[in-house]
Amino acid sequence: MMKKVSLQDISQSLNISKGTISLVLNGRGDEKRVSKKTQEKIIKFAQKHNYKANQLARGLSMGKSDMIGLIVPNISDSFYARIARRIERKARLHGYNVVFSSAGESKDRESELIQSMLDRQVDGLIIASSQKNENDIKRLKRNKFPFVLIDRHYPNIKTNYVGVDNIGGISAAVEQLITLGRRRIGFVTLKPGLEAIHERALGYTQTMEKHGLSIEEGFIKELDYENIEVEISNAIKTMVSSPTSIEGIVFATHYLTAAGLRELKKLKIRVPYDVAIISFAQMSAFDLIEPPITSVIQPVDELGDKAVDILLKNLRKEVKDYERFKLKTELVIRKSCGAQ
Amino acid sequence: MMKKVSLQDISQSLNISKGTISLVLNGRGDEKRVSKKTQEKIIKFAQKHNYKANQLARGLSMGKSDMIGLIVPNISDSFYARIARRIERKARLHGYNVVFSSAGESKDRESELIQSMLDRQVDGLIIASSQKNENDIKRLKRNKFPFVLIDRHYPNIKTNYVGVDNIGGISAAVEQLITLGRRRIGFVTLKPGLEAIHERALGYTQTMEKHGLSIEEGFIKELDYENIEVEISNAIKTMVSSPTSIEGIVFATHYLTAAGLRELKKLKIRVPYDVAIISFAQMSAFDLIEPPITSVIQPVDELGDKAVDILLKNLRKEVKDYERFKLKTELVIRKSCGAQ
DNA sequence: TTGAAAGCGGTACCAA
DNA sequence: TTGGTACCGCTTTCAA
Repeated sequence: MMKKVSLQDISQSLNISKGTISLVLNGRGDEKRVSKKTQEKIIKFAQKHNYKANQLARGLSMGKSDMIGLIVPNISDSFYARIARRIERKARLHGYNVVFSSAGESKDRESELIQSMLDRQVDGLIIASSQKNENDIKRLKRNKFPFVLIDRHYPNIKTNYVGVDNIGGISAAVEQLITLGRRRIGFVTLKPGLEAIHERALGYTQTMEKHGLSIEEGFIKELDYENIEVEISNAIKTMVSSPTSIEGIVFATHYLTAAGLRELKKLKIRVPYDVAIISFAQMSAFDLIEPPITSVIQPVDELGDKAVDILLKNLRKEVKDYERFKLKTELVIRKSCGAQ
Repeated sequence: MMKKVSLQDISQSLNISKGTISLVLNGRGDEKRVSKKTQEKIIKFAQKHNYKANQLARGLSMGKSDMIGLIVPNISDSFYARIARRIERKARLHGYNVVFSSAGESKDRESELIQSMLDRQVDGLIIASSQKNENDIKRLKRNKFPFVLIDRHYPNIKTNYVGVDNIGGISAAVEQLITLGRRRIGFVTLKPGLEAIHERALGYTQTMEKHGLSIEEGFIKELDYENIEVEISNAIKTMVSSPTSIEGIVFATHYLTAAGLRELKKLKIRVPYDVAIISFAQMSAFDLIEPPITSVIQPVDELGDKAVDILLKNLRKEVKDYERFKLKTELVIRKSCGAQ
């Protein structure tokens, strides 16, 4: 790479001190009463030689990097990818670049990544945590490091957080099935561990109870995230056959829905005639599936925006406390739930 | 944020010079013949106080940041998201963090982002370019800055590049339709501009010609990327009705497929009975759609890996010239093409 | 075997 | 209005 011009270089060529040049190039020339003509000279020279400040040096000197770190379980999951897109866009508008990493569901990986980003001197973090990493989150908080949790959070640690209304979302799904006459409604979800999953389970049980519907043995299936493809088969099979004989299923995540539907098709179960289904969270082709999938849509853009908003406020030290948001979801009704 | 310990701090507390401490903490203590006991003292102290080097300072001093920049049109597109995932993973294994940005299809945005990353002193770049930004690419090349183009490339500029075999991929798709007896085969694609799109068009025309099939008026539809949802309607309508009366359609991208299929369903065209379809590139739920979509799969993981491999080689200056790869695609046959 | 100092490329403060 | 200098935190070279 061609050697870049530095302040030093300009200083020598022009016989002007680095300090003045720095001021002018940062637009503080007038404010600091640098004469018009030196300003001009500097700016002309800088443009001609295409001077660009070294952000590493700048960061070191100013004690900030203008970078924010984004850690998610998996950037290739459309949910996080869409959030990432939004976060990056908004961050850039405010002069920040974002460095990202996927941590899987591993506490250790997540911990390493956080440390790696701190070493890089990111000014703030946005994290969709594995929720097994209480230590780091507490440490960040204790050190007053600016960060906001998204999607996944630690209910017992008071931190900034932006997520969605899981209970409300699932409730709407269950209600919809009930409205359409289903009473034996099942819930396919993940093994406990994530707060969001816990809340979705609550949404299911509360709504069933509210309508006086009993949750029988076999109505709830908790699968292992690492082993969904295998476990789904048995889960669906037992649900649809007697004595469970489910009439409707709510899936707790989009990928559970996809896996479940694959199995239902394999078993030649007719959706929604035999079993109606609704998905919490969506995939881009859900409207093209036969039948089109009713799903609870999460406000992804809003989530990303809000996270950045909060982080920026923290970076500007405009806050004393923490903020928590549970964004409203929306139920998009399509044929899979038995509507129409 | 709690004040972090610096080399300075350790130096004062221990009465050992920063230099030696730096050596030891970088594992070069033995090599540089630092006595066992000072090494121990340093390491113990560092661990106890949780010393972590400031990577900004380190980068400034060493003239490298251990960061690589990734620029794609849209990180929320599953294709790029999956590549990003892979790139980040592999980069991290080699000690690099990655900062990413979405440039849309805008030359100016892309140009800004490249500059922003260069200012940040990234050690290398991986770019899926808008292909309207010849200037920057040439400049990077002229300056011997390490970078590799992915997916999109400039055929007239000799640079590192990893893409897929577009011609072969589309050919396989067209051949498949021909094998299944379709002769009036159409091609729905984007307006020219991207090399990959050009190649896919070539794949289509060449294969049709090879089999002596004429490409009649209306067989090829070129849509505007910004306006697909609107234009697709007319495109599909005219294709399926006389005189065009298409029997099969190859879509040049996954989102064109999704849009096209939506329209076909709306028109109640039966796929594959009335019209068989094949998609170049895939979406995660393509197997769940009715009918399941035959598609040309791109080797996303391999693409990401290869890009990082090449970049790393360049970062280590192990290369004089440039490398180009066209990775093989795979045709996954499902019902939408009329098979079975 | 260890220390001292220069340098990386900026910013900011104090004098002049 | 401008210059000089210290400093950010690390690496590296040269002496001791």
